[in-house]
Amino acid sequence: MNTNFKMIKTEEELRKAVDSLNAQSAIGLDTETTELDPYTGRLRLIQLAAPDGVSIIDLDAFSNGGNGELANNQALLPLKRLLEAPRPIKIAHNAKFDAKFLKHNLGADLGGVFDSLLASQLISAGDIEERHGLETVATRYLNESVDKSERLSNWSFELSQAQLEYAARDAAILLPLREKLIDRLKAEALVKCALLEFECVMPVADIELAGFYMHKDRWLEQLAIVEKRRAELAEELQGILAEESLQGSLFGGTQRADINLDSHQQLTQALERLGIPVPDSTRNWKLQPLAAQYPVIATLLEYRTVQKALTSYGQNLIELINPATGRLHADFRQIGAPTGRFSCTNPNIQQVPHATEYRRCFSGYPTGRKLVIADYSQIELRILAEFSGDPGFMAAFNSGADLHRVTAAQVFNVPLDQVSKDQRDFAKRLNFGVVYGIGAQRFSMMTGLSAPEAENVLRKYFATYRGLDNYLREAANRAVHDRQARTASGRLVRFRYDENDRQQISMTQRNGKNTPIQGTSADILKRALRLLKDELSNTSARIVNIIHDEIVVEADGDQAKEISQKVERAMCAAGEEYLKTVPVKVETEIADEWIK
DNA sequence: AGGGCGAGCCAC
DNA sequence: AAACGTGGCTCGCCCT
Repeated sequence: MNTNFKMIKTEEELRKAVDSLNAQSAIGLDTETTELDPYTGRLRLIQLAAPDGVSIIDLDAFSNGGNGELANNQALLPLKRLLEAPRPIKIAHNAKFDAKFLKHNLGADLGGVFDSLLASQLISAGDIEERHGLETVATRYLNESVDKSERLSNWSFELSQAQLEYAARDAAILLPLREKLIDRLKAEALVKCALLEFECVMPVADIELAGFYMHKDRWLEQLAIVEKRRAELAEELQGILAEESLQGSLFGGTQRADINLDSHQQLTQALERLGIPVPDSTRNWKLQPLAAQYPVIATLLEYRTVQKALTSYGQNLIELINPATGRLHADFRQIGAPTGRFSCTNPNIQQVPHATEYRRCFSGYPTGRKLVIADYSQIELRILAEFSGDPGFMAAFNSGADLHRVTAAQVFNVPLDQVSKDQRDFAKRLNFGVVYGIGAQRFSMMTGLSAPEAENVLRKYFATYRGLDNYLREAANRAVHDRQARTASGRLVRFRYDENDRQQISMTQRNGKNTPIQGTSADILKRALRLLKDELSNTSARIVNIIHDEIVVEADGDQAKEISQKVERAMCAAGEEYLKTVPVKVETEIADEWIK
């Protein structure tokens, strides 16, 4: 590894450096910034590593102060072209971070990405114990230690020699690291999946830069209503549940010792004092059956709903609105789950309650901007149909019939047009349940059927869909035997279990059924993001949220119709790359607010 | 004080 | 015979 570096501070130096870098097949890329947020922080250094040394570009030398000037500085054009080109490949650890700053500051869309973080995650194959910081990954694959002590130092002013050496080393190490990671990706047959992930980096950076507009005042109004209701419910509950203190007050009455309504311990004790038979847990679905008999339980359940709304989706979200943009810029983890699904934090805008009171706070902005809301119709069940080749499932999808209705007709042995709402509802739960490897016990609890009835329905279900039964059995067995599973893109998930532990074995069986389905759904979404990037370039559209099988795009009102067609086209095309025998269906809507 | 963990509940 | 998968967030509780 060559950590020799030269500082680039003039147009001439930059041109020469870029000329030389352009001759490389791959270069290490790292940036140093004054903050973690591109809207409030400044891009200070760009380090580009080649075998003959590291070029450190000091952007303060190319700017007269303001951020906006960088993007217009003609001297940076060769650099911008280098970054955007598919070659040389840019190797970065968590490339999304650098990509956001490069886009915001230079207007450059990072092209030809190799992300050592994502590669490392893929190789770990879903082992959530393994860490993937550059330090850890470099040690794991190169036996080199990287000192990150300068990372959080101040990059705003004159830089020390130690800072520059750190900066150079971080970029230089990426070259040998990539070699090792490529070997491992090839050995594990993960190259195709890696390309899928790498091509997704820039779309995800774009989503985070775009942010999702949340109507602050509307949100606060909603919170005020909920807070008032919470106070009423809490008072009512304390009146019933609080203990009368033994100590009388000064004026003779008794004092009320309120309980903590959010403490399961105290709650259980209080309910027992009232003679209510408390189940083994105070979970909502366990308490639900008691609500009719005991009004206090009904009140408690409403309190919980309201309390949850207030704590999880309350003031905190307002505080996450970016002062520079007025929008929520959530943090998406591209490989958030072992299956390849995204996860999302600060805030998690994948879990905003479905109720319109909340969803209506999310809209296009400014006025005139619309939301295009597009989601895959029953994508996981279509994947299951494709994998299993079950004729019944395939026929339902190919005919365009209502799958749940068809299932109900077959399982309950009634003509299609005589399926009751209850029967269709059962069938729906059944269809979704099998994707997770549901058992009779859980199904009976979910539906209220007796255990024998539930078993009977499941037996009938799998007798109807023999192909499904066979496929799922085999998937479960394979997972236990191979201790791994793969998705359609080849993504690998390893399972660890103790052969003597029945629970762990059945867990592995369920994972074996679910992982290929959930993971392939994630593959398809990621492919769609890549295709969408091309479709949406040179339009007013920006992706503002992704929720596993849904993409939310914001666009100018006069382009919304055209954009929605592009979104649908890209999503279908992505699905069809993986599903060859089952049709892919995408439902799109154009709306002012995030309401379908 | 602050971290870890489980319970509970939101999304898909 | 068969305990439905993946996350994040907040709380209480327990620990150091």
